[in-house]
Amino acid sequence: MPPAPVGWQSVHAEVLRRIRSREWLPGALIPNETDLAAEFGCARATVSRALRELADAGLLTRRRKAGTHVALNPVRKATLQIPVIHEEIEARGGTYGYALIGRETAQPPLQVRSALGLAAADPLLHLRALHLSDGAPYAYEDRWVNPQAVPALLDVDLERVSANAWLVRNVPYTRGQLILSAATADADTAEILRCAPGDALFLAERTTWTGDRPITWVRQSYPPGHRLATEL
Amino acid sequence: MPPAPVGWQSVHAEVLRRIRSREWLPGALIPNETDLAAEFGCARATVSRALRELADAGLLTRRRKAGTHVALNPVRKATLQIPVIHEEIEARGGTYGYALIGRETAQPPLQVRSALGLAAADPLLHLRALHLSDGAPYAYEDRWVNPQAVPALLDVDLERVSANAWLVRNVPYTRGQLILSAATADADTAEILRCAPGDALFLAERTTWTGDRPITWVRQSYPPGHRLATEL
DNA sequence: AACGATAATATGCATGTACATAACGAGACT
DNA sequence: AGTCTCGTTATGTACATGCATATTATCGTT
Repeated sequence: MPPAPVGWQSVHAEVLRRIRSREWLPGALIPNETDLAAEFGCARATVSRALRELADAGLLTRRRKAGTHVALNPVRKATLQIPVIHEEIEARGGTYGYALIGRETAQPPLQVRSALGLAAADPLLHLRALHLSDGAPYAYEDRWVNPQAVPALLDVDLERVSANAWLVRNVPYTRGQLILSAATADADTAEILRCAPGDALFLAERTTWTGDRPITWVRQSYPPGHRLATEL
Repeated sequence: MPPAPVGWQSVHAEVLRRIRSREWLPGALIPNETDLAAEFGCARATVSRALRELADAGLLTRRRKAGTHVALNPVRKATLQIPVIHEEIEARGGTYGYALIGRETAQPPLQVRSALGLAAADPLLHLRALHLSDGAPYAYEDRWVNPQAVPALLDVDLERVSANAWLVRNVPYTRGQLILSAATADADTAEILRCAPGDALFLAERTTWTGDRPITWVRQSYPPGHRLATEL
């Protein structure tokens, strides 16, 4: 019987085990790729692949010539899934609904202007909408769109298609920022979300650009009880 | 002059450009690795590396034999940095402070028991602490530790070292969960964080295991104004 | 002692070849 | 028609080799 095949995944697993078991302490220099390849009986490229994955995950730090070290602070990186709300709701087994609350062209507040990096007070398209799950409010969306970057959006029937869904499908972005925070519900928002004024809302604010052209700023407010979960 | 070298990064960039420019539409099948390698004048492995990165980022979906498709919904993945609070504060230029508020052994509430997957009502070590930035409350930490998994923690002087820092350095975990949410401050928490009762707090709840042994459950509450930001 | 050129070294990347594996699809058989 | 098998095909992985590049260590000169 030939020896069990050594894949990069098995090297990955073994190195991970040594880190977790503290066989290799945080900060320690681990053997170089050539030596590990010899130890595991595989090619250097295989070891390299495994170590690269671990470095990407933040458990190792690698520098040319300096070698590979176990990360001092197991940099905890969590990858959040940021789904389109439509899919988020259906993934939970709910029926998605959508209602446009307001649509106007107006001057954005300072917060939006600065987030988008717009100096002049150009008017933007202001959209307010409600996402529903099984008829119940799921998230309130307050959005400002730069019509110069997305002129086609002006012709879309936003009563039927959410700006969210349309933008995701039709406007690629090259850069984006996400800010998560919490805030209390004001009277308007509380009424829309059918919660009490003063309730704690979970906020997700996204800003997106293509190149250096700002596309949209959006704040989604989730009623009390909403949770954003991820594995570490 | 020799032709410009074709690295996986340049292939990555060009494929990304074709996706963003909608030259390759969402859902479309893109040429196979061999053809792309011929087009770009590089080895198949180089194309493969580039496409793998894009698939990891969620922009492509790849299946053996079926080929590589542009993702229908550009799955937006955000990688959050979950720093140790100590470093988070110092990264902002603040001076870190820490105060232990309470330490006891007690039966955990149902929420903690179920999060940790503990059936029996074994007593856990209950720690409450405050993280400070320049003397001001930064985050309130409510933690339950399974002493069976971490007996050594009982001998640590938790007045001086935060359980957070000690655990990160001394107890590796194999699995963890992070839940972000919002809640209003109750009277106790408000007093500790020096905010008003009813203010919206940003909550981060973490649960960690080694193997199937639960280690700790912790909820960190951040006062109003706290933001968790990430690039997309 | 301070500084600068140079050699040594570990990772990073590209290539060609080979084989493994998953999945689609055509054709055979019931 | 249904379904089962098997060949085809595209991705996934492994390996040996070679060169590139960043960084450190060393040795020399001033």
